[in-house]
Amino acid sequence: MKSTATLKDVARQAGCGIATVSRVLNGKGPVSAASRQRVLEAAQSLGFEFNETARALQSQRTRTIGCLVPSLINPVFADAVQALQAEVLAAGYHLILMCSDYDPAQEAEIIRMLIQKNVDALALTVSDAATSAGLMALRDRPLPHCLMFNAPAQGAASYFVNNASASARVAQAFDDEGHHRTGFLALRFHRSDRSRQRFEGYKKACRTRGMAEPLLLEVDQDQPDLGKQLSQMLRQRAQLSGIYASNDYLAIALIRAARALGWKIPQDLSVIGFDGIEVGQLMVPSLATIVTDPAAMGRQAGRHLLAALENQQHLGAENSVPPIGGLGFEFRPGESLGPVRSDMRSNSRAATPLLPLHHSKTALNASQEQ
Amino acid sequence: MKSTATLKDVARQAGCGIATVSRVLNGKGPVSAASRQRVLEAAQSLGFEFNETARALQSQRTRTIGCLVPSLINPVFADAVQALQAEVLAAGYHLILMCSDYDPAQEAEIIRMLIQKNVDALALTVSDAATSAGLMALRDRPLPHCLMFNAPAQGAASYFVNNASASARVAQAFDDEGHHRTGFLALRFHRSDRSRQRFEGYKKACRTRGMAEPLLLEVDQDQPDLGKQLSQMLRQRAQLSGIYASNDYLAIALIRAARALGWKIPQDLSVIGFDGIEVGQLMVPSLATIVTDPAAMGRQAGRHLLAALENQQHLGAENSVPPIGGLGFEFRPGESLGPVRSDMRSNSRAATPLLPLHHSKTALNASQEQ
DNA sequence: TATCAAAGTGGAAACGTTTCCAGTCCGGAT
DNA sequence: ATCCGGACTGGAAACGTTTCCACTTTGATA
Repeated sequence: MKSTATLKDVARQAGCGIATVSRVLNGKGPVSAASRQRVLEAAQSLGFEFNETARALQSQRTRTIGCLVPSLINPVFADAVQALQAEVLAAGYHLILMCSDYDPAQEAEIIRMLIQKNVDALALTVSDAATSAGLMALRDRPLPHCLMFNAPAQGAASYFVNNASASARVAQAFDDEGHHRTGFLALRFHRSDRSRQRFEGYKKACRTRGMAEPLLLEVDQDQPDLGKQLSQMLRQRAQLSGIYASNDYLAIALIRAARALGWKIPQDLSVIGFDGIEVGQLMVPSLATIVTDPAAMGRQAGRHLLAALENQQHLGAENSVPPIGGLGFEFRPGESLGPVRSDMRSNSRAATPLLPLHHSKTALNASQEQ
Repeated sequence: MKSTATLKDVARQAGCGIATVSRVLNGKGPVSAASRQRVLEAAQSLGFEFNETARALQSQRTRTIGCLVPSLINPVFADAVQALQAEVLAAGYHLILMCSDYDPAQEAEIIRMLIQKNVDALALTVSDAATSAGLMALRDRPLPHCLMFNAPAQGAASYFVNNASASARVAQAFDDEGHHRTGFLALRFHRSDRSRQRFEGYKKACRTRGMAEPLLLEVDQDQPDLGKQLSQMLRQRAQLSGIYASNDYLAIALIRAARALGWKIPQDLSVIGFDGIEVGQLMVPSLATIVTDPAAMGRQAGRHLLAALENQQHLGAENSVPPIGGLGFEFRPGESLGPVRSDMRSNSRAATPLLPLHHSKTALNASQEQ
């Protein structure tokens, strides 16, 4: 395990003290040219490499950043993690990666472990930022951290997309095509504050626009019979002309289920997704969706943490990067969204007691907000 | 940064030596009930937590495993990493994650960094296992490591799918439907030994079956104009009745490009992918593909490393988990593969000077091999 | 020639653990 | 009463660095 030479070994071989060796190899402090030469040769011949563990113990900095996401199976998180990793690596930091499986209990435990491991900073996506116990434990600690995907909470900065604004944009898109009776399809509704925020934002936007209250459609997280669940759900909810899915995978599964019932997309049902994953553009029909930039979230979270570490190093505990109000997003039109069928339009109006009296068509384009 | 109490602090508060505190908190060594009580109370009141860095320096074990994959954007690697992480976490190990971006130079540098960080073991996917410099550096070191996705090489065990067998199965599938003039579509051909092995295996199987030599179709890795590249390529290669794509994403993009030209799938072109990603089943037409189990690779790599660590601990350097010959895979039929059109059949025969004299239809079902 | 600053050097303390070892205390057996 | 072995204890030495500090050397200045 420890076949590597130590400073002491190099010092012995070079015929000097370990302090000198350290100075040479770190390039700091005064050393004579002769010493430098001998040390470098000795280090070379012994194949010396620093022991980062010892360095970390001495310097109190592990050059390691903890990263917690719910899962890597959702490409949104994978993209963010990859960008984060690349960003911090450039500054010499490594990433310790953990997945919580959307479980708040594991979340807290994992954060504890990462602290114990002496990470220099943390980038997190938690189930529910407002109530996260792990995040709370972090609040009083002088440990730089920030959130990804979650809306900012508990004093932590965050790199996220404003789910309410994005959902308002979805409502507009449906409204523009005449869809007023719509549903919101969610997979892990109670384990993801993002999903809940999307629904809340969507509900509010529908209300503002005078659309019917959207129906919340929850499915279990079992993969195998997802198609069956969706088919059954669709049969029961045939009066909906549009469905907003809480992510693109769900949207794609929904489209397939609808087609399996013989429905035509978008004639019989319009679908809008969320995330903007690549395959959405490749499939037929292409998927209308909200395009976000998860890599940007990871990258910016990385920059934030590096800046905080830098400041902590040189200045006081001053935090130079201000928390921001949400990253940009874009509505990407697609073949899965079309105009409402005339018979459904009248149907829905008739069946909508919730319709407010005036249709305030405020044309707010959410993507322009930031 | 170091607001946490140390053993010394606890010892002072409990009125005993640090050795006793260590014994209590580690649950090993003889301690009186009275001491234990006092120590536990002191630790509790001070909110003591172990400093894992110091522990690592002392014990020469970081309880950390290095993980290197080309990218997380390909869900295949994301799945494997997630499974690996879950597996090793259960044994108290953490994962340091790095991405090489398919770059052999970065690969070697990253492996060096991970070694320097004193990881206890390594799980790697390299560009080319046979020639990887990083892997070579590992060979003489007593550092447990194994490969994922790569075929075993340089004495390292590997968890992978036999690309040649899988490709033979693809050849069979095409052959069964009468496709004899086919192509192999690759994105990062020279940076991925998997891709090359798939092509070689496919070429060989085609030869064995008396099909025409498959055409190698390479596209650049630029995302934006991938569609254009594919369209152009398809127009030039209209004589091909089937294309085997080196991964599912490429297959999906290819299908879209073909449709954009007005081609019908599978009537005008049959497509088979590789990996078996989820969306392949959800889209229309569903994608015929080789289904692999990347999570299993990650999981088994994790078990392998844990076993090696266990053995290294208790016994000698004996390695209890034998390298295996490849994980199982499965051919999943899909709507993207159909019978060859009769005119293309004759066309292709006529245009195929490479056809060997006898058609040896050895019906080897690759998926049954393991 | 005497004095001094600067440059170079290495010993030693620290970082927070684990663990060896040499002690102290006890009760029970001689 | 004496001895002995076991249970318990805490001092101290590692682990491999960084860094402070006090000590040489040197060359230049007065």
